[in-house]
Amino acid sequence: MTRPAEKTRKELEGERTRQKIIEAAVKLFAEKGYRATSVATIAKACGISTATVFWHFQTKERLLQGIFSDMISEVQKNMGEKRTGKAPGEEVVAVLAEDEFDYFTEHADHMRMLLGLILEAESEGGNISQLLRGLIRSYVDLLAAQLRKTHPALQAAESKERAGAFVATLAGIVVLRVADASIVDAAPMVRLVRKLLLDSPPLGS
Amino acid sequence: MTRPAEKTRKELEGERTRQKIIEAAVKLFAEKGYRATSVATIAKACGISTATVFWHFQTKERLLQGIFSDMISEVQKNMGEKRTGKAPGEEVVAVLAEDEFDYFTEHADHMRMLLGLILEAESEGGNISQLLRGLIRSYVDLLAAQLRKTHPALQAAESKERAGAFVATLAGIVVLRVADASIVDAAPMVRLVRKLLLDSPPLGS
DNA sequence: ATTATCTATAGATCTATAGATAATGC
DNA sequence: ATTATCTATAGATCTATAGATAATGC
Repeated sequence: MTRPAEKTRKELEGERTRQKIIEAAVKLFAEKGYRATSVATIAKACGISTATVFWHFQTKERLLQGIFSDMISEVQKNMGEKRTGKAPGEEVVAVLAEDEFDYFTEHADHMRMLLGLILEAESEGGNISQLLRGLIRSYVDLLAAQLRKTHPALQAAESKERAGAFVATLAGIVVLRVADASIVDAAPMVRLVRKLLLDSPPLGS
Repeated sequence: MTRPAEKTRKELEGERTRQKIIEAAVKLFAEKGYRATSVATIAKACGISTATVFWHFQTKERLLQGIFSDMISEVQKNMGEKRTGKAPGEEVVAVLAEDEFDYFTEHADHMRMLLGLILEAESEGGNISQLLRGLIRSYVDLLAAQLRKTHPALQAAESKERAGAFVATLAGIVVLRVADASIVDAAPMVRLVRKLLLDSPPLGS
């Protein structure tokens, strides 16, 4: 009973629709927030009916989970490309903190949506906020570990503080850009913060 | 027809209720977001009916504006106390960036609510997001000006970048604390970031 | 028969109002 | 008469489902 690999024309049409829904939803969730965006609005943006959205994703929360799945796949694909010549683990940092900061700037919608979800998290199912929690925690830990390699004199506490502060700054830049796009030019600010928070010599306190 | 200054017992009861509503609303808006919090939830938290909340504030958005008014009054009162011996303008920075960072830590609910509103802003009336925009912009500008006084060698662009990055980090710390309270110990991290972003010598780039 | 879509609508909120009621002050 | 509260409910969403319809493949 295993399905044949061939896809019918109807199935391909469905996949295109699914993709269109995800793209419209990311944009709208980022702009207006998850709660403030109705499924009807998403459907209208795609030129389809709300019933079709529910046919593809069953519930609004599963649509959000679908967006997460796609995001994670893309980051992993991205990591595969950057992995060349890097120790395992390091590639995560490479992807998220690289000089040009591609992911950060190219996927501003994703970042903005994630931050919005964090602040709405109490109201949403705990599994989503747990996922976000885990992502942030492991990113901070990886960054702190890498910092200690770069600056062996750095104390454990200070390296964790620096890593946390760097991640906080990235998150904050996204928030400020939303509040006032003209106030923040992201790329040079990220470069500056990398120098000051990550590359400057230990304070030792 | 000017009203007598005396307040009736009923009026005092109303003022207490108004205050209770505002406190419950700040807490709930911060926890669950503005949209995710219904007026019925706020009323229940106060042990009153929804009609009473609407009698005091007419609409949900005016309740939010009432919260803003109270916040601004308190910050201004606070500034009055810190003004002693400071140039005009500097006291704003003094209040928001002082060492112990009282306002930031004592009013975590307010900060969290404001950040949530920024990310929901597109969906809400433009006046609120404009207010937030103005607050952030003037804070960054003041901080940048003060930086240039402290470090005369600092270039204008770098001082604005540093000020923006500092504000972004403060905002980001609030977001991260929401995502994972155990990841960030706010006070020492703010001290570290002050040293690295505000007090370290110019890079000159 | 399978897959994807639609229209119509049920049922659950949520904001806001109407109108009654109670306490206080004149 | 004024101020503050309540119960009940109208009207506007919003999520989700039922059931019909169209296209494709066997």
